[in-house]
Amino acid sequence: MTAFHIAITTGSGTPIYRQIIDQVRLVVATEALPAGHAMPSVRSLAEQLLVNANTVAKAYGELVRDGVLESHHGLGFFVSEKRQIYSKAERLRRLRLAVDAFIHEAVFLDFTAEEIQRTVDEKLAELDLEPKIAGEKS
Amino acid sequence: MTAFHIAITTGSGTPIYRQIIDQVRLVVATEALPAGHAMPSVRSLAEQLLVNANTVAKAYGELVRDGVLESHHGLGFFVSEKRQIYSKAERLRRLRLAVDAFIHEAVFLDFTAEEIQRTVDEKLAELDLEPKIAGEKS
Amino acid sequence: MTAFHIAITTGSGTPIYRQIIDQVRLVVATEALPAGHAMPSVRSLAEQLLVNANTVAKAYGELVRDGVLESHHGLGFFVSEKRQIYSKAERLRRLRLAVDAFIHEAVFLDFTAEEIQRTVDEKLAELDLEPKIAGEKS
Amino acid sequence: MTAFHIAITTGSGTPIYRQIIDQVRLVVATEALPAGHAMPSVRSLAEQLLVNANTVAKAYGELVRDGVLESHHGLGFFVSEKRQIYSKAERLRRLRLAVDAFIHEAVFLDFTAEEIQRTVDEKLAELDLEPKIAGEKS
DNA sequence: GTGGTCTAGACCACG
DNA sequence: GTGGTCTAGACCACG
Repeated sequence: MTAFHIAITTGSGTPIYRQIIDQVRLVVATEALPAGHAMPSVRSLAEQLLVNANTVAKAYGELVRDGVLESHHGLGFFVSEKRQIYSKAERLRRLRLAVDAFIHEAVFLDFTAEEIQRTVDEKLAELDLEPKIAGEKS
Repeated sequence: MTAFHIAITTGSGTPIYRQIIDQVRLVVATEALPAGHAMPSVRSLAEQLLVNANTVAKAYGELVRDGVLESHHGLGFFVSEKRQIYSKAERLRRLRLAVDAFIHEAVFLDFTAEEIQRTVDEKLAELDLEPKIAGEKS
Repeated sequence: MTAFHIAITTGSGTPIYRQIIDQVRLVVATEALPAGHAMPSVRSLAEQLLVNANTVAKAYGELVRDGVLESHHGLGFFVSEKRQIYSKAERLRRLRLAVDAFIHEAVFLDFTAEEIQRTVDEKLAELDLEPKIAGEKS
Repeated sequence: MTAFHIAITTGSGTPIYRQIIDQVRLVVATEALPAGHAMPSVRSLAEQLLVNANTVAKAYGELVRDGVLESHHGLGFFVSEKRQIYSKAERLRRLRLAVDAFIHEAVFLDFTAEEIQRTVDEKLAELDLEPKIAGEKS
């Protein structure tokens, strides 16, 4: 309940509320928090992260709009039933925005196409998104 | 003059000058353009791409500010001798942050590992250009 | 360009930012503002409505997330290409939330089922959502 | 005792006490329950609905605060003689605001007039209850 | 000039 | 206690 390990980096260019959103999504997904699980209150998370409560509220609010959390007035925020709220076209649009931003940054950092592909493959393997089919070599 | 193969897509949402920057960076990163190599002149590249010369100048200018190119008055633009603003470690750190953000968004959008890889490959193919520069006049 | 007639009522229970959202949606739809049409800047609309700029920014931000507007940094907000970003299931979920809230209020006001239905029918006729098929009587 | 037909749906997201309130209001609004008419006792309604007596007490309490019911110590709850907090004009004004908000949201979600009407009808049918109260013991 | 983020703090509603 | 809204004002990035 108390262990909500979110680390905020200031001055990284990534807004604090985005970092909160990303890490809450990740915690909910990887820790497999069940639907209905209580989130830390806005004020308590703000205290823990040493940021303003408005910033946490903004992050939670976007997580609600994305269908990750739901808010119950007077009670707090809770993990919501997993559901995909966007249309296929919208999901593709967002995937393209994300890949554009990523490739942009990678190219800016002077990585080659091969290096970029390898990094993506490694990250995917690390997340074990597609479990290996038994019988495939290593 | 025609040998610098940059593919411009209009109406894709990405500004033309950004497309030029990305593709110059990519070709420089892949060593197809070694340090000290001359770039096509602003006017010739603009003619080739059928865009305004100011657009190319803006792209070159930003590449100069980023340390990728150097401008030599009366001679033109050249691949910078001493570019490499970030240390290897810093580049890797930022690449990992970028790939994390991208993969998390893609997974959040319910795309599979195969779909993610395909999208990356397509984006890279779209940016890619012929790796050799032939007969560039100083 | 200057004529953006949005009326804010304070103390009505409806938050200001929601009133802005609803009225911008309405103006965009009924005035048929074309994609790419410029919106009043955050600061100018805030001045006009005598509200804080943050409140307008919040409203515009949600309109962006709903696909109604898009923001171009340094330039302002613009009407975006009309598109439906939500999945069928999500659209239904939102319709049910909306009908629940509406019926709730109507029942609270002691209107009967017949009165409620009549009001809905009148409003739909007023908007002329489904244009009459030629040959139907009046 | 069993004659007060209220349909409770669990797991619909709407709290039970709210469902009770809405349905009592509806039956009062449709004149099926005239002013001065006795309500089922808290305990009997709780038994009938298979819910906790506190839940019914909470619903009745709110209806008293809203001027719909009156509590007479030792006798029970009765439909209020002089309810009608809002003037006719005020009720209509608020109904119009509510229907506007609802229709705008539904249209924004790309539903047709038929779909909107059907949803309203379904919701009303879901709330509806048998219009007569038979043999209620004081 | 434009939007974007964040803070500090007030005040409200729900319970 | 909980979340929700709003203000005033600072500071940043894009152009």
